[in-house]
Amino acid sequence: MPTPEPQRPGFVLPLLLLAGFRTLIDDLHAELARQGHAELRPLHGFVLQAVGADGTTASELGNRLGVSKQAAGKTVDRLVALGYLERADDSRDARRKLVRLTPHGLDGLRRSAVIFDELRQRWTETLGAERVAAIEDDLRAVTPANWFRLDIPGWFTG
Amino acid sequence: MPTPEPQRPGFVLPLLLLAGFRTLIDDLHAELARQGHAELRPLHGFVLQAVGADGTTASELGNRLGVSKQAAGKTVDRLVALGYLERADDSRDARRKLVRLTPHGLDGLRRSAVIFDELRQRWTETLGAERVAAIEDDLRAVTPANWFRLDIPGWFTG
DNA sequence: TAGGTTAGTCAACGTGGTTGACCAAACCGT
DNA sequence: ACGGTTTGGTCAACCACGTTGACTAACCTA
Repeated sequence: MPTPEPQRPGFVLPLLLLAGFRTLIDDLHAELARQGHAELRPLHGFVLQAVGADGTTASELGNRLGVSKQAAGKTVDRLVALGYLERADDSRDARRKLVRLTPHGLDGLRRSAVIFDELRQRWTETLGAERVAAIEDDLRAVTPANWFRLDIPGWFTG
Repeated sequence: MPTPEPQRPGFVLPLLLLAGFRTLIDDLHAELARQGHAELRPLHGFVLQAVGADGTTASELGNRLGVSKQAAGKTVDRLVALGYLERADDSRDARRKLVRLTPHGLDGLRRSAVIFDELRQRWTETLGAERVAAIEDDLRAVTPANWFRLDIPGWFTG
């Protein structure tokens, strides 16, 4: 029978998950900065993803990101100022203001996707494809299923 | 030969790492709240860890956390107000002010460690000890070695 | 048409971070 | 022993991101 593994302290697991996440995000934004998107902050990538190619409204964006509509509105303001998003009136509902990606925003979103693929590829070169897939599958198994509705910002600040 | 796995989009990996981390941290603080530490925010746990049983100074704390000494000082202020930390004069260097855990702070730190161990145990019940250890080992392999000097807050806000 | 719901905005505030400026204490080379 | 530099702490102003509460305008429906 195999010698029992010594007990590992529980806090290294969250630290390593955070370290892995941060490494990917930091590498992503370092490369994005090189490709002409230096002003994009980590949060902004998630926002662009949540807006999507079809656009949304500020309230719906708040829902997707799990924050208030006011917070979503302010974030949209900043990304509009940076040239990543634009607002347009909805001809069928004068209350709504559509939030859409500008060409610059779409460019940032597309580059993010490419870079993320490259970074995952780099992980498979050190770990092998099976190990990376195993990490993903295992994490899916221990993570609430509803998590993937992009429930992201604001959690750390509280 | 095995059928080649279809390419997985790169962005699910960071999302799952974040989901795993957040799940652990959220569960930790839900349990901490039940055990009388409802005011502890996610950030505070790292700060208590960084202060440690021996105490430090605000500047050194800033180094450990990777933030400015001013930011560290403000966070210490808040945790002093909450009763988790206390300041004391250094008899050998009148400039320094030692930051120490109060009994309440030490209690929170000890409970965090216990709860983290329980949470890791819960993961091994669904995944098996080998898979959890494999996640840790794999993440160590793709994460900068210097990461473990607790380089944590402020990265998301940027 | 009146009454309720929904989208957006404004204001005030809290938290966590940044830089720059400053003082007092400590250290160090002459 | 003294004078210049380094170090620790604090203050002030500011920024990013979040919250709640209050309010208006537009839409929907009984």
